Amino acid sequence: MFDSGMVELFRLQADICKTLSDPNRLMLLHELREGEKSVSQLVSSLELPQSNVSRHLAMLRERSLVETRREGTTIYYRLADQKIGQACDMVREVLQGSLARNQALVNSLGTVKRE
Amino acid sequence: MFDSGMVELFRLQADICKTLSDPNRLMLLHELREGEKSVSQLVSSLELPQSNVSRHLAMLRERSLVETRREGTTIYYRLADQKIGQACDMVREVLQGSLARNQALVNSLGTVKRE
DNA sequence: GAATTGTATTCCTATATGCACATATTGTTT
DNA sequence: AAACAATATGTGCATATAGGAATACAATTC
Repeated sequence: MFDSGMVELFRLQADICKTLSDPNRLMLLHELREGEKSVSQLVSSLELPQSNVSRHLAMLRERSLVETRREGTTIYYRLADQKIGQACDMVREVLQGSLARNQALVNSLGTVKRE
Repeated sequence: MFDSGMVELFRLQADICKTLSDPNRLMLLHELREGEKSVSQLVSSLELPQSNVSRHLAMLRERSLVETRREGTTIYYRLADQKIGQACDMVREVLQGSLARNQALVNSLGTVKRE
């Protein structure tokens, strides 16, 4: 049902999702939606060790989700594509739906208990 | 810069992305966009061991991305939310942009070689 | 060219993930 | 209740991932 080309596409799509599947990377992307920022700016925003931030940025770079610009010793990161923010927003909406359904479940359990 | 509530939200968002970060699960969701399907239908579409498919479906269930309906012994799965498909589409678009940028990079490298 | 600043990488460890195989559970049929 | 069909779960293994600490690299300044 899925030829090998399709499977390869899904593999790449999964790879993008995997890159988005870490809270710290999502926070980095969130910060970058406001505009380009240097590594040290991101370090102080996220309050994480610099090596940690740098590695996450490297992953985002390797997947071409962010691009860089050097100015002296400091390196500025920016989103490579507006759509990345939109994709994150869509995932947020999925999350809201998911949470709402879970909440509904919790409520119905509560109702049962009271009976 | 990020209070603990924000961090928790990003954690949950990352969790949704993680759920989407496996090619087999993406294929399952792709199939389900056409409408509800039984586990055995999905097994033959994906050509994977049944236990494997079942496990992936369980992950999708736990995150409230899919819902089920039982009819006799067979269980039908469906997307819990239209937005899930849209989120996948957005990720696809991000992927296309990413691939395009990589392709441009490859081309420019090729150009350099010929010089 | 040594010191300094900003950034990237390496090494190590703990934890998580996907898979195959076998087995368990649930519902149906006779 | 036994046999069967559809689905789910347990186990063990191989691999992947994130994190901290230390170190390396690059560009600037003195």
